[in-house]
Amino acid sequence: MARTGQPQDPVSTPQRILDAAEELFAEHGFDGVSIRQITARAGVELALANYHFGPKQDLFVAVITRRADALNSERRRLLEALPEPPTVEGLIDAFSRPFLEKSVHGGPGWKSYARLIAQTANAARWTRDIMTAQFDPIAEVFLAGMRRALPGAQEEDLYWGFHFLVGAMTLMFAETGRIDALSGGRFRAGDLERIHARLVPFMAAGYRALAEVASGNRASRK
Amino acid sequence: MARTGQPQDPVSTPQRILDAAEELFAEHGFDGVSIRQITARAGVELALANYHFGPKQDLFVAVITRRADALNSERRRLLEALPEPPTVEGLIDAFSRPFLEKSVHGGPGWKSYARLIAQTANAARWTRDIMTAQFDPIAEVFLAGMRRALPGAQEEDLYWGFHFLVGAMTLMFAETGRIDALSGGRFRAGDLERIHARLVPFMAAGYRALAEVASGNRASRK
DNA sequence: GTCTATAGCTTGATAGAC
DNA sequence: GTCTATCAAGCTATAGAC
Repeated sequence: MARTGQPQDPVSTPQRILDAAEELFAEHGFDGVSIRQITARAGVELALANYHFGPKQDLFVAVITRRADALNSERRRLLEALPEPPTVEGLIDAFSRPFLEKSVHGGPGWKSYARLIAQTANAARWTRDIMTAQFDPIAEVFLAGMRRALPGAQEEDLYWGFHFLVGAMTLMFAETGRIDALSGGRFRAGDLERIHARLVPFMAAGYRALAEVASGNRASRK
Repeated sequence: MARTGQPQDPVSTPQRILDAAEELFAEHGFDGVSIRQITARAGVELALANYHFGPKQDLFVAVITRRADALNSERRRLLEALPEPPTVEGLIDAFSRPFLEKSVHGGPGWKSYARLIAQTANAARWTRDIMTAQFDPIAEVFLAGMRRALPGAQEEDLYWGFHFLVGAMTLMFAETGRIDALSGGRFRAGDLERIHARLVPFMAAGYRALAEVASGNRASRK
């Protein structure tokens, strides 16, 4: 498209603002960043943030929702491609792999997005409500699949198992570096493929343990 | 002690400030709360926060560290009371039960504290470094126990399993209410005992699955 | 140890020229 | 769509009287 090596409008102003906001919100949280800092990093004037996105809260919502669609449509595609009935491992992989792929190969914006999601999901604020609106529909698809994969499990087990999975995934993709420090640098948060290779069998075994206790309660006490 | 029903200095000013700061930091994050709001909720004058705790950051550190000692000494007590070698379930229970007990029976301050920990652990900020300083020593004790409980496991499995456990615990004790909404109110984040009764077997099975794969790799490929 | 008063700065948002 | 200029409000931190 571009005729010369000189880029003409490489990225639009709204996109520059979104990218800067994503990075800074991820690092400092909603209240830890000013619109001045965002527009300065984006290389645009202060007034343009409000012109394109309205108040600061609306800009935050725009940052969250921008990547949620791409993530969830990929999740839905993988979940619907599973055999019937699906396996526990297949469900967990289909639910977690899109974030893995985006984080590893999607560019630095996806790393910021993962950190932002981790902060927001664990907060007790209006920001968390945006998250549930974005991610609860795909959670229903996951839970419906798990209901068929583990027909002996109690409903309650399916939900709390999902909660454990989400908590682990959230912390994992946030790449906080806690294990780096704890292990003296032997294991690194950036090795997402290595962690994911353990996440799937770990969570699958956990889910199965809950389902087996439920089934076992009907057959034997011990 | 008090001679009449009228309480004299029911709680000291520093404690009132800590309680108010804990509740507001948990709800809005470090940058989402002003010292004015904190002192107003505590019912003391603005200047007293700085007098007793210094700058805002030092007040935040004081809030985090106040309950960490009680929590970790109880964890250490339970971990050291385990049989030798410990069981996987025993380790996970000893590590998670103190937070459960405090959150259920310790008063509302512990609920705020859990939400604050969840926010802080998932952040990528200076606040997170305070957390690791407070909680990494007890994590070493947990990991050393798991090393004896699962002698066949790889070192890397022990660390990432711990990471999954911490992520799930963090989200669980934060009581964000996500499952309440997702389940249409059938299951509630406040039922911490019910969730904990599932956390222990779930995480134990996950840990064992990682260890069995590691042992199996030496004996057979499949 | 508590209170009043305030200095010095940053904030989100917008009005109005271009 | 972009830029300059600015407003009213809120912020942390502290000085100094009591």
